[in-house]
Amino acid sequence: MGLDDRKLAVLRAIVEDYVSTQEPVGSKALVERHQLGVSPATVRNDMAVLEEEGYIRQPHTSAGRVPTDRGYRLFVDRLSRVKPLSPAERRAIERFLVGAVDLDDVVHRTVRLLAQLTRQVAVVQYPSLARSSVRHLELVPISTTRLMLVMIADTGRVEQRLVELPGPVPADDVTDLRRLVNEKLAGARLSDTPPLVQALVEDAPPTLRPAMTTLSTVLLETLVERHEERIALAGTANLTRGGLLDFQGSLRPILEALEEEVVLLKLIGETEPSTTRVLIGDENEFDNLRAASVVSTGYGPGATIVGGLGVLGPTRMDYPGNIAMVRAVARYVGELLAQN
Amino acid sequence: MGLDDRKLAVLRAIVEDYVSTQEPVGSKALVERHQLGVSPATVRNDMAVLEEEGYIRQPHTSAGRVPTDRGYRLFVDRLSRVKPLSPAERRAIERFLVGAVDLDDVVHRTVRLLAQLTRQVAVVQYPSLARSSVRHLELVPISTTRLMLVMIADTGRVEQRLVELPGPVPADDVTDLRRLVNEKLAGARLSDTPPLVQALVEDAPPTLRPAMTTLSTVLLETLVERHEERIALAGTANLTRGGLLDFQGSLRPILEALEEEVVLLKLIGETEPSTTRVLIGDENEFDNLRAASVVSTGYGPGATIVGGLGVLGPTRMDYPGNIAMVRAVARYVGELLAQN
DNA sequence: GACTGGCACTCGTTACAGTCGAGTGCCAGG
DNA sequence: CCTGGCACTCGACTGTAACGAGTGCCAGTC
Repeated sequence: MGLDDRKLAVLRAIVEDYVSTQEPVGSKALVERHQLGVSPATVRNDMAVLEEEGYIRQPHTSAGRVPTDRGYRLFVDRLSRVKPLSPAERRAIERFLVGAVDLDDVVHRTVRLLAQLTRQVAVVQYPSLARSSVRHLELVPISTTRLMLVMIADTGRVEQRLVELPGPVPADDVTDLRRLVNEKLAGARLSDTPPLVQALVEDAPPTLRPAMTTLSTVLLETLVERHEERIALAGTANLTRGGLLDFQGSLRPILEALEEEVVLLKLIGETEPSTTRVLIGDENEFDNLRAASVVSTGYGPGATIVGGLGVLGPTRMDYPGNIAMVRAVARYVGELLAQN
Repeated sequence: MGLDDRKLAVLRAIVEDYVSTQEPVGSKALVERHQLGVSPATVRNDMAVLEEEGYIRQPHTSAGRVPTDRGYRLFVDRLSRVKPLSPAERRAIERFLVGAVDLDDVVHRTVRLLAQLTRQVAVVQYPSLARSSVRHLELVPISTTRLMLVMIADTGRVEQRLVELPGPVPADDVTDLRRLVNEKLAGARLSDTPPLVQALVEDAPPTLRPAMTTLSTVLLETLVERHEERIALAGTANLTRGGLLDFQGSLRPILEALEEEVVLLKLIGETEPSTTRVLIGDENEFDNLRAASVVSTGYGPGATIVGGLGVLGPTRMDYPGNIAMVRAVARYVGELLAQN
């Protein structure tokens, strides 16, 4: 039951028209707007087949056709041509990202840029701690029994934790602690630290032993085990474009999902392959996001990937355009990170 | 043209009923649900006066009355009774806030708590840098010509900036720089630093002069001048409650406004008086938020105020309840901060 | 003088019937 | 295998009518 070339062309035309007009597309309008070289009747026959195969469907009997999730999937996999960015878009990306003063700034600019370019909701994951290395650990005394532990990662992330020491620790000991942890951990990938931290406790001189033990607990528990991921979001107002047609009338489930970091991480953070990932409609695992699609990819300095970014919008979205933009932005951000 | 007690009681009843039912309230329903002791006809006369005075209005001729922004204002100022929190709510607040590991955690928990309690959009400003003091400044060498400047404030905020030095600086000099800036700045309020930083440059030994100059520029420009404010947001999904009746059908302007940090800061960050502030409808300066109200207050350890927090929702909101919750949460957060 | 019951009036909402037309499926013929 | 023609479906739109919640006003009562 193969689909010949013309049927595929019809499907592509339906997707493109529906995405741009937001209205079910009929056979007549189709032959008018595209050079298919056949009559509406023929197109109707093709449509009937496409519908039988589950690529398109009719909202009601007397309406045109609309792509199904499966139809979009086929379109994305086999029918979409890469859409090169316009010079204006390239310029926008460069202009937007120069002059960022720190990691927060980079992430915020990136997420806003992405939202503006794609006119969708944009999501950017901060460089993952698990994929970062320790650049420096700083211990700042707050009181005699309290330290602030500050970790600076090579990706630019800075994390801090309050450490409640079991007893008073003099300033000199803090200096020693600082030296010891840095000697052992500086340069290590965060995911490799557990054994190192273990050794740190065992090798510590007796006087520093208790302090080092609590310190290592904080290190492991808060920074490694529940590896802290952070997320930035922008462009939620774009969800209201297209009236209430997308998302079957209520933004509620979408907005709820967007508030859950765990959900967003699952959507854009799973960056196993370095390629761009497209999740269409109910291909994602969250009921709240059945009516949404996600385009995401990993980014990082050079070839390594330290985090993910992407956009979320209605299944009726401009996939080729969004894929191109997500990729381009990821590449620029990677270059930016490589400079530091 | 005074309003006698009964007319005020009628206004109060209208506000309360409209807030809970979300439907225009008529004279008959009013006397049924409240012990006003008079007939519907009398209430109608009172309503006519209230309408003339601009406190209520009729959506259409054959509908009940709805409070105007002016009506809500009068209600909030003179008619609402304080609504004590339920034990369950108190418990929720305590349970939610214990176990926060750092400032980020405190802020995130707070904003989610507030959103959940009030069922509105919640906004929490991070402790303002301008109102913080420097606890410690750390300089971490990234390369010979690059430093990472990390500032730890007494409010728990940690800010970092990359510093591009004019030339290579040996490790010993970095140690000296670190000592000098900390001697001069530790303990100082951030708003008082400019003259101190100036002195720092002037007093620096010749060899450290160039490095200290760039360092001071970064300090002043990025931390003091454009005093970095941060904001956390939660509960946007609550905007969809009440169908599309609130916000005249489109969430777009609201969502757009919520993405602008500047807007949010104006709304909740202006904490001149330590009292709770209520902005109703177009009392705020943003066109996008004409249909919204904001309840906000300042928070901080002890009597000092270091930031603001609040909720945003439709003008038709439970003012007494929200005011009580915003106050209670602000108090708890203040206590939490005081412990550090 | 303030309140009340009664009554006519307004006007949005709902229900229903009828028309229109975009779009389809099917079929016979090229 | 494609095409033109045709009957059919069904949502969108329109107009009409009945309904009822709510009001304003007025005459009467305490």
